[in-house]
Amino acid sequence: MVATAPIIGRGEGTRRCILDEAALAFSRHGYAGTSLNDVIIATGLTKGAFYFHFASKEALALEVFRSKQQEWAAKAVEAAGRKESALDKLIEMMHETCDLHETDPAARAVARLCWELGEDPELAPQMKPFLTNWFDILEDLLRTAQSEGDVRKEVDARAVAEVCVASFIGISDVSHLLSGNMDLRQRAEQLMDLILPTIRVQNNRRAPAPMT
Amino acid sequence: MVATAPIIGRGEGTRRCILDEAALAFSRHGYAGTSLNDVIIATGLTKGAFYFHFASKEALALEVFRSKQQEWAAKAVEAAGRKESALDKLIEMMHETCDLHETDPAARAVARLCWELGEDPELAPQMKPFLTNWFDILEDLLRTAQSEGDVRKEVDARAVAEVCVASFIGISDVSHLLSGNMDLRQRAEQLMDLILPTIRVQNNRRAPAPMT
DNA sequence: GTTGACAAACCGACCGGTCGGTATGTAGTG
DNA sequence: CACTACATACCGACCGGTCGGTTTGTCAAC
Repeated sequence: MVATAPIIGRGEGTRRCILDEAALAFSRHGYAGTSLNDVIIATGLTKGAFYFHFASKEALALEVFRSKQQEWAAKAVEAAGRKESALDKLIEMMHETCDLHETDPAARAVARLCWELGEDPELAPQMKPFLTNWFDILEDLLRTAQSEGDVRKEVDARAVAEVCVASFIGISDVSHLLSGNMDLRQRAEQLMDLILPTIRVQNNRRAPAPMT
Repeated sequence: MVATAPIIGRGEGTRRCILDEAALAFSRHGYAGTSLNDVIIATGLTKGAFYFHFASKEALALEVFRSKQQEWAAKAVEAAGRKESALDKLIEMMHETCDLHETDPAARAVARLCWELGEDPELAPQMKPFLTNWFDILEDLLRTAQSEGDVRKEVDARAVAEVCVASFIGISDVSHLLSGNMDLRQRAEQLMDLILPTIRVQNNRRAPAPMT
């Protein structure tokens, strides 16, 4: 353990570069709409170099999906750590996800690849966990929030978790088309303003929407 | 106006056939993922026949988008007519949309084409009305529901309308991936169970979710 | 510390095949 | 005969993927 030195090999930087450019391209044009040449030109490399690092276009997409998903989850977990109560953690994770989508244009790649690759019956089993994992995380937070007295006991934690995730995805798509993600945060707030009053315990209930 | 006879020309059937098969293909594989050959083979026609009816792949996609959207809107309006109160109309329209997605596999083509073609700055202006029209319709219904005393006056009708449309789209995507639209109705119900209590007037408020 | 052996990283021409699109031909109908 | 409604044949560009070869870094022997 003296210092085996660079754990990052020489090609690791190149690989990351390909992954980044591919994520951007996939998020912009989708899987079918992205050609390897687009990615290769963007990286300034050549086809030979690409195929040294990845076995196929599909393998590249799967790796982009996996890595971006991990990166996303890590940020969400970190964001959750900034809050104490489970309900606050949930809201903070949503805010962090909004930030991620505004900051990183490639964040959409995860969702796009999920739908597009999910059409292939052989790949679908690898895509579904992207959703179900988020379901599980939110469900856990909601159950904890119930035990902490912030969320009503009668609430079906699983159902709410699934609705929240699905709704956020829809809102993200709409925001992307209409404003280029400029109003994602606002739309997410509006969603929470509609859902939170229903699941919160009675005390500090507030008006659902500020403006007329 | 005596009887110009068959309003449907000879080629109209062929045109419809192409449109139907294209809608199916686009809904399954997206715009970039669908080749004209796929559509042509599915129709049993040839390239010459196709290019007699449509100027390009893009023109085909735009026409599929337009016609499916119209068909969808017509069914929704019809569904709304079956109910008296504005709030019931809104809910009925949502149910009708669920039916449409379960019945017609090509219904998804509208949404997919909207996102994919919307990436093109030149086509985006034609895609956005698909969303904003629905926003307008729901907003009107919500305002009417407010005047009918079913929805609280403080509610921001526009914001709720936009959240509802966006959330439904997300739910539709999730349902498609996880169950092939088998549980779309259930997910839509769960969404409404979360949103309705927040916007409804106080009296007949009910528990948001039935199960534990 | 130079050298030689080897592997990792990268190049770019090239493959068969498919893409969207076009040019031309022709059978049926008013 | 003119025109609609198709079919046939074909085009250049581009697709994902392969391949032989070159460069660059690593390390052991001397």
